[in-house]
Parts: sequence; C-alpha cells; structure tokens
Amino acid sequence: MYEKRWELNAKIVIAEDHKLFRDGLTMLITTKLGLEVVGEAGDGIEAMRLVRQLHPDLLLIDISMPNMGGIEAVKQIKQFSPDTKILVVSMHATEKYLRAALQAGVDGYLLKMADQNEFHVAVQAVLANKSYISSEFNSFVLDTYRSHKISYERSSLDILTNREREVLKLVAEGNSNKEIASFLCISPKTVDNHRTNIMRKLDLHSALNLSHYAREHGLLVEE
Amino acid sequence: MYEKRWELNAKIVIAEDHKLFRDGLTMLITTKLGLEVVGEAGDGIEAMRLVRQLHPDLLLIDISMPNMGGIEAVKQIKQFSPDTKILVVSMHATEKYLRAALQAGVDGYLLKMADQNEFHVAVQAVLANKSYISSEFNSFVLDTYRSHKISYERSSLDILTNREREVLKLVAEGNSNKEIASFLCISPKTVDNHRTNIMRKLDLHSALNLSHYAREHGLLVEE
DNA sequence: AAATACATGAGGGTTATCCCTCAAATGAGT
DNA sequence: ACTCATTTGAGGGATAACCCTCATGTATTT
Repeated sequence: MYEKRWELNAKIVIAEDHKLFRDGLTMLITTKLGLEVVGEAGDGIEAMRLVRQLHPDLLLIDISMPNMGGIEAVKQIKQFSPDTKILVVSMHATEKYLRAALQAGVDGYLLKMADQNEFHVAVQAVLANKSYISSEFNSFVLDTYRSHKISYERSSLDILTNREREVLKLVAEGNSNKEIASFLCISPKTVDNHRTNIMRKLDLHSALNLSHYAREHGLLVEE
Repeated sequence: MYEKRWELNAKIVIAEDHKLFRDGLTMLITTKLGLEVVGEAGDGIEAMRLVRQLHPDLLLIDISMPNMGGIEAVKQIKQFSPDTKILVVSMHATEKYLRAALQAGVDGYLLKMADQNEFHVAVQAVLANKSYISSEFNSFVLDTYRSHKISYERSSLDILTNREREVLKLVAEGNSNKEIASFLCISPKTVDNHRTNIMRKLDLHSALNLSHYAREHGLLVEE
C-alpha cells in the first residue's frame, strides 16, 4: 500500500537463452507493465554478473540455460543479492523442477504456457514481496511447502543406511563390486554383502533395477 | 519487387505451446513488423485446424508441442495449404531437427535464440518465397543439403540394426534374456547374441552401461 | 550390562551375464 | 549369380552377480 514506488521504476533483469523470447518479454514489460528492463543475460554466469552489477529489483530467469543452469545461478545470487526478487519463467511443469527452484530460494515460478495476464500478476506479486506459483501446481504444492513440515516424501530410501546409499549410488553408476571395493577401500565381499542387503530391503533384484530406483529417487546427479 | 502487397496485410498464425512466448511474438509482429496475427494455436492439432480455416500467408510454428508435434503438423498442412509459408521457430539447434523440418517442407527454420532483427529478416524472406535458415547452421548445412549427399551426423545408434535397438531397449528397461526372449518369441540364446553384438558395436560392456546409453539417446520414454 | 544397529568380512552355492566361435536362412542390392 | 547385412540359433567358457549363512568389532540406545 504505502510502498508502490517500484511500480513505476522497478529495474528488471532477464536471463533466458532464447533471445527472441527475451525480446518479446521486454516488449511486454515496457509497454504493458511500464517497467524497465536494465539488463539481459543469455546464461547463468552472465545473469550472476549482471545482478551483481545492477542490483535489480527483479530477476526473470529461465531454468534451462547453457553454462550455468537457472537453479544454480539462483542459489548463488540469493547469497550476494537477497533483496533481488527472483521469478522463474520456465517451460518445465513438473514438481521436480518447482521443488528445486523453491529450495534454491526463488520468489515465484511461472510457466511459459502462462499468458500476459498471469505474467502481469506474477510480476506484481513477487515485487510486492509475495510469492507466486503457476496455477498449474496449486493443488498440492502450497500445503506441502508452506506448512513447514517439510517432511516431504520419506521414500523407501530411508530404510537404507548411509553406507548402503553410498554403495547403491556407485552400483547404479555402473561400477562393479571390485571397483566399488577399491574405491571405498573395503573388501569386494563386503560390497557384495551391502548389495545383497540393499536388494533385499528394496525388493529389487538386479543392478539395472537399482539404477532405475536410484535415478527416480535423485541419487544420481547427471545431466 | 512487383508483389509487395503482403508486407502490408499478410495474415499470420502462431503455433506455440508457451502462451507467454506467443504474446511476446504477437507484440513484436504487430508493432515492429506491422503485420497481423489472425490466430494462435497451442498445439499441432489446433494449428492444422486454424490453417485450414484461415489460410494464412505465414505460419510460425514450434516443434515441441503437445498433441501433435510441429514436424508432423507441417507435413499435413503443406498438403492442404501449400501456399501458406511455414517458418519454424524452435529451440532445437541440432541438425537432426533441422533436417526433419526441411524434409517436412518448411520454408524457414529460426532459432529462439535469434533476436528481433533476425526474426524480421526471416519473416520477410519466407514471405518473399525465399527460404531462411538460422545463421547458426550456415557452415555445413547449405552444402550438405544443397548437394544432396545427405550424410548427416550418423549418431552411434545408427550402427545398430532395428532388432538390436529393440533388444537394447528391453535390456535397458531391466529385462533378462529369458524375459526378452519370451517377449519377442525367439530363443534366449539369440537375445544373448544380440546383446553381445550391441555391446561390441557400442563398446559398452554391461547392461547398466547400455541402460545409460539408451536413456541418453532417447530410447527410453519414461517420466 | 544388554540389546540393537551398523559396517566389516568370509564360505559357498546357483544363476546370469559377457564373449568367443560357428552356422543357416532370408532379403536387398550390385 | 553373388555378396553383404540381418536375424535366427547353438556350444561353451570365464566371470560376475546374486543370495544364503555365519562371524567380529564398534558404536548407540535402553
């Protein structure tokens, strides 16, 4: 109410690798919202540099970008410029990306399938220190993340010990018992035992199934 | 020269699943190019319907869309509306997509990383019955396609036979030789042989590595 | 002190994978 | 007609995976 100055002169930086999309967004922002785009970045590295230089009020950032992904960039940016609001503008409509973005510290998550009006609402909300999440997620997200009982899905991974998770990861990556043994400096036989225990606990019975399981539960980083 | 009427009143249809991107493009087209956007589609099916109804002079179409991909839509549209110029606006900067698009009959291929100016040039070129391909491809594309020795990037998957790809997929999904055999109605020994041949061809030496390879090359659908 | 959980390691067995060679039938192309 | 690629199938061997049981040392919990 008492602090609407930003509506007139909020500085915005856009980080998005598709120049054409940037141009379109800039056009929308300047003509429809009356705000100012002070910088554009084509990747995560450049986004960091620009925010550090310009200290914008708002950063619009894509997730899929070369050099450094949006998620990683957000983590770093929130460290040295916590006052810059961050609104993710992404094509990814999955909970996985949303969760990663929220944990990285973004203020809003907008899908590219949104229209001008939703974009408008999202920008205003984030600038007003509120959070915005695309309506596509509405159902389950809010109560899961807002009510800080962040005990999100304690998966069957929890029945594994630390060592077992370690071994599982190495198995899933395609290492043999011998390789894992020399890597962890233990006997190949011990690795074999861990493997057996993991398989009994998870009710999986091949290294391939372990690999799929590990991937689904985020043990494997890749790509 | 003698037919510049379209510069003033060319009808354009946009097919792109990200509404926000559509809005930005529309803005650019109407204010900067002075052309008219007469329809917007969010998927390939709708794009076909719109083109059939409106017979636009130009269709801007994305490749990655729900329901029906842009490539498939283009193939069909060129059948019943050959006079509609088609300019692909895609995020994919690989030869694979470009080739598929050209074979489908598009008149131009523009990357989303292009800027306003290149967009302007591309639209004008296509409307003038010329072809336009994003400068990123310039080097190898032209001579590769003009001199019809279509030796495009043979991904390592191409050295596999159809049957081998089939077996690879099943192996990667975690099936045993026996399971694959009963599924394909062949001997487990044959499956074993295929497996061996695949591994020799790809220089991979475990089912797990095959699985990773298959995932990276899009053989596995999932998620 | 006792019980529990965890990490370590071994013996030993069954099975599947991995990889070689060989071979026959089919079909497409030169 | 002849080659070449593909698909099918088998014999056989070496290795690794898979899965029991059992055992020891070390924490942590009760």
